[in-house]
Formats: sequence, structure tokens, C-alpha cells
Amino acid sequence: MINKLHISNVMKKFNLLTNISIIAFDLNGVPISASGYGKTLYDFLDKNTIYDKMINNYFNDGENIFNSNCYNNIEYILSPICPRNIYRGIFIIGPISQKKNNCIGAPYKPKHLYSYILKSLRLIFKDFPKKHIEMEKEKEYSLHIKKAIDYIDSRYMDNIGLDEVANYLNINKSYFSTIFKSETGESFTNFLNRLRVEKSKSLLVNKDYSMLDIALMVGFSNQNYYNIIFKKFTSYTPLQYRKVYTVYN
DNA sequence: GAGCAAGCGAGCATGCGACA
DNA sequence: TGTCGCATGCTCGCTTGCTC
Repeated sequence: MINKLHISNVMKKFNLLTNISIIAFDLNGVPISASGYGKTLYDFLDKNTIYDKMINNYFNDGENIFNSNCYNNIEYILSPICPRNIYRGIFIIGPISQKKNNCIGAPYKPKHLYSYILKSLRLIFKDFPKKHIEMEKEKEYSLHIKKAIDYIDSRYMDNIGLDEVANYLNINKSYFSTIFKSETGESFTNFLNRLRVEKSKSLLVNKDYSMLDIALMVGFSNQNYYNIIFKKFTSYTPLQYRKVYTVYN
């Protein structure tokens, strides 16, 4: 099982250090996480070049550097998330270019630096404080918060609020607000919205529902607000997210 | 149909004191 | 230590209206 938090943190650090965008996919082509100037990263990947072709070439020839079909001198590097097991998923690093003034403003990286780029990614991955990750994984919630999360997970599609969950737990709402934030690290509303956004992702990519339908299905009262919240958590509008996924299927 | 910006009001987050 | 009630500032949810 891939630890998404670990991957996400590694990618953020890699992007900070190198200024190169990076995206992670599982082996079904489903995006796990992205870091960098995300919109550009998605825009310049295209169906014929990137995911399927990269995977095939990597399996067949061990080739891990790919040119963009859309733009000259724009390249991507493929790297397995786990070097010993490509079935854990892949990183796609880029766009990068060997021309300083390229058409899309991709970072300039001469080819002889590619191996260093990959090495630095491996080093970050290796050095990232695993203790922190384990602590996150093993974090236990109090009974109140466990019950609250169960309740939210079963009722997120309804118009639930802080009041309702506090009543369900038979505790004061201000007290619930306090302990919820102290244990989960985010406010009740934030948690609920994030859950709704996560649930909506599968509806966006697997079904042909309209944005309004999906917004209503996961508990948002209108499409506009759904757009705002979706973009807040993913950096993409729901439509962009659907397009991205469609590209890889 | 989808995205975006602005404005407004509701209600959330928070701090504090009190109580068991 | 755990819980509750209250007050208050301000964040966020939502609507409206517009463009593409």
C-alpha cells in the first residue's frame, strides 16, 4: 500500500529544491498527488505521449525519458516510486527543457543533470523522516472523534453541521469544535468539505454526471460553491480534474 | 453548462470562567 | 481533567449576476 502522505511530502520537498513539477500515479494511471505548477503540468501532458506510452516503453525498453508530442524540446522523466517494484506506481518529473528560452517556460535542465535529478528525488525519499509518517499512521482518536468521523462519513451527502454532530455525541458544540480541531488538526467544516471533495472525485472520473449533479450528490447545496471548495483542496476545478483523469484512461 | 468575483449574513472558532 | 455555557470577532457558505 502506497503511503500517500509520504509521497506528497517528498514531492513538495523535491519541487521546492529543484523547481521542477512532479506528479505521482498509481499503476492504473490514477493521479495520487502533484506538486509544482500543477495546471501547466497537466496541460502539457497528452494522452499519446505520456502515461500509456511511458509505461510501455519503460517496461519494454527501460526507457525513462520522454518527449512531449505537443511541444518541441519539452521532456519528462519517469521514475518508479519504489525502485524495486514499479507496481507501486510512478513519478513523472517535468516538464523540463534543454533550451533556456522554451515556449512554455519549463525549467532549463541540461541532459547531464537528469541523473542528479533522479538521485535527489531518491535521496529525499530515503531521508524523509519516517518516524513522522509512522506517528501519523498510528494516531488514535478519542471515542468522541471516532464516532464523529463515522457519523460524518455516513452522512456527508446530507446537510449536516457542527450542531448536528455535537447533538449526536451528546456534547456541547463548542467543546466538540475544540476537541475535533485538536485531534484532527482541521476544523469540522474543513474536514467535511475535504471528505465531500474526495467522494466527488470518483463520481467525476467514473460517471458522466454533470457538475451540478455531483455537487448535490456529495452534499453541496450548489455547483458554484462546490467549484470553490474543490479548487481549494485540489488546485483544479472539477472539470479540469475530470479532463485530467480522462486523459489517462 | 461551467467558471468566477463580490457581497452579505449565518454560524463557526476560540477564549474564558465555572463546575464536578 | 473533562465538560459546559457564553460572548465575540471573523471566516466561510451561499447567492447573485455576469461572462465564456
